[in-house]
Amino acid sequence: MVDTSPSLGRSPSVKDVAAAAGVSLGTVSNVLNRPARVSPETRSRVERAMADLGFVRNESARQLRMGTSHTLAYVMLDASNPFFTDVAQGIELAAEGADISLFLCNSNNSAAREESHLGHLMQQRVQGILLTPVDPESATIDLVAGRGVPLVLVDRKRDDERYCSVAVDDELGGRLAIEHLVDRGHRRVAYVGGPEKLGQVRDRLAGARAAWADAGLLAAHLTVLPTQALTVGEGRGAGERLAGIPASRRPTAAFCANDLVALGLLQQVIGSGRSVPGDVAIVGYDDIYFAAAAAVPLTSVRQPRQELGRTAAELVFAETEPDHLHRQVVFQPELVARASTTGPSSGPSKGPSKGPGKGPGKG
Amino acid sequence: MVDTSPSLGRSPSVKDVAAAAGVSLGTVSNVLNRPARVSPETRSRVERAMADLGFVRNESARQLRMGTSHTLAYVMLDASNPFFTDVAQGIELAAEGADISLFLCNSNNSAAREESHLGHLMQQRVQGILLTPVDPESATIDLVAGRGVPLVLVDRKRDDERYCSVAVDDELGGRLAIEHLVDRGHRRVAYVGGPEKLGQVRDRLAGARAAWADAGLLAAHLTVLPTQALTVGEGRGAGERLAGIPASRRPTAAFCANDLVALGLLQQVIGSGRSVPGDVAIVGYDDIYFAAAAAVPLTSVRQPRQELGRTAAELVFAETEPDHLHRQVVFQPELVARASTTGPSSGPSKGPSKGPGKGPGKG
DNA sequence: TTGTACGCGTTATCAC
DNA sequence: GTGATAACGCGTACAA
Repeated sequence: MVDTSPSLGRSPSVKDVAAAAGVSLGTVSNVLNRPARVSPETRSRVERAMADLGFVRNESARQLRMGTSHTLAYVMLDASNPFFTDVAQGIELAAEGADISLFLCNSNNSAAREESHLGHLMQQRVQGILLTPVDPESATIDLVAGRGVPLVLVDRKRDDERYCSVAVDDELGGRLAIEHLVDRGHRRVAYVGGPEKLGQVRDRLAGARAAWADAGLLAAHLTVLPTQALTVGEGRGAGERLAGIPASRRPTAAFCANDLVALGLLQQVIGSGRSVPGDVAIVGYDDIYFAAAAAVPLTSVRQPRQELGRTAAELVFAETEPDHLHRQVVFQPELVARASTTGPSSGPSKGPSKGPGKGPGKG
Repeated sequence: MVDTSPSLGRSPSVKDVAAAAGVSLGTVSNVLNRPARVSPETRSRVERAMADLGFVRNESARQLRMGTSHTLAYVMLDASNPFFTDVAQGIELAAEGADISLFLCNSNNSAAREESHLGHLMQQRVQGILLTPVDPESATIDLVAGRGVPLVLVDRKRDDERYCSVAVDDELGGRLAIEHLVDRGHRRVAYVGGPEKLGQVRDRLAGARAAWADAGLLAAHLTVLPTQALTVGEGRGAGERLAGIPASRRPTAAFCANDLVALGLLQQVIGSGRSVPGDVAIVGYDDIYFAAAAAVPLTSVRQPRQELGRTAAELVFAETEPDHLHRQVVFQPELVARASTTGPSSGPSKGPSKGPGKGPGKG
């Protein structure tokens, strides 16, 4: 019905084109791959035939012959987290122009799904795989790389140097968040995040603790509110637990391990009639788009998402070069201050204000 | 370095496996495709060889021989809009188990990128394509379908019946939103959205107008605040324009063409010290996850996102059957009432309240 | 149960 | 400038 081409029952091949144009198979191939070698008349006749028949190159045959594929894949941890879609954008930008198309696969936090995707991609002989793994230490990763598929870890790193990776310095991110809160006069802060098995959660906390110690503050005044996952719902729950702490020792600020948690916390605080940052100042992490767009714009530790993706793509291309040394690229995060810490009536309004006399200096 | 297998310079083929196992090529093929036909000892010997060599099936060769591919693709309009990632989830769930893997392509609202992706996918001879097009009337769509590739339009429809599609009744959605607001006593409402060339924007407005008329209200009291796009930023801008309208004829509620716009509007209203729903009640559209998680949880018109995806996948599978009739599936949306319309001090507090005596009835 | 010859669509290499 | 032919890796039919 929508068929504009003469139906052969199958899609037309170079052979069909050759027959229709009255030339040989090799000529058609030349028109496709080395147009300059073909006389203008012949070429246009061939091109005409291709258009008439609705010829489309068969990538499988091409790849089988050439041994190289024109696709790159990014196996992402969670397609519904804006952070990862921004990373994907960055990859796409780098792949564009190289006549390579990017396929996104969503493992959705499932190791099984990740493995299934990786298996399919290996069978496809994709040119390279970018991966934000469910578990950076998983043996599956070794398996894939062991087969010689160019592989780059994105937003994760492993201790060994057998892989290229791009990541962001999470410990520094934790420091930045805490330094900012200390600067704003907060002397009791909660770190909200979990589970601890996530490297990010651990590293950000480590940075936070280091900065806290550097500021000469009591370790016990940096509370940890653990969560089961980095989701909005968990953030809300943490807000309730925070509210349950006696006012005398309740943190005046919260540093959340990511923006989803921060948004949940924000919602709970505002929904229960308290104010941000008046009652609780909030710092998030990732600086996803919705952070700036929240009802109280969120202060957040920004990661260079697009650049992360772009660099990962470059690394994966470099992997194909003969004697390639794996590189671990680490980016620096940056604090973006917004109303959730700097808004009206910011700074701790009650509680044991240890005196603004200390000033914004640190350690 | 990570190479666990004896390196051949290329990835091992069935031929290599056969040699290593001391059997013939056909036997290896049988182990792969008809294991029952091979004696247990031989089979395990072959399997052993495959493991040792790190054999991975070459999907290109397989596809070339068989003519069928094991991949499905969803070309999505905007990967950073949670609505579409949820649709993708639905597709993935349907594809799972069918031993088919789903590749996501992001056209990012660019017709050129969409075309490029479609081109690559056709060359790959994917089993089917699910598409939320930049422009449903684009000729590219005809071209793809004309080549015989199973194609299903997702969240869009065309007037002709040459395609399968899944969509949601946008006119009904518009009605639901307005009926809800009229029920809550609003007699001046703004419709916020644009550009008008988007079918969704038009249809939702049409439904809104119909419901407004059915309620016996003055057409002039349903204002349209046009936007350039359905983004958070545009929503904020609309909020400013709304605030600029003299109080006597300012709408007491806004119906936004999607949740991103609604979130932007919400942010502007709250940020300027007014309250939701006290000063402005807000209804969004899509019911994305962040809608429920907003500082003032958003009333929204929910679309069955996952089901949309699931059904689209089923339709694309059905396309391969011999004499297939194209189906246009239309889902019903549903209003989810939350605090942005039902919260404390909801309902119009000022303005020409035409009397609550009219009650919540309509037309 | 196992081994062999052939074809799939494309590209590269050679002869014309 | 153009035509013929071998190869890529795998699946299948058929022969042993």
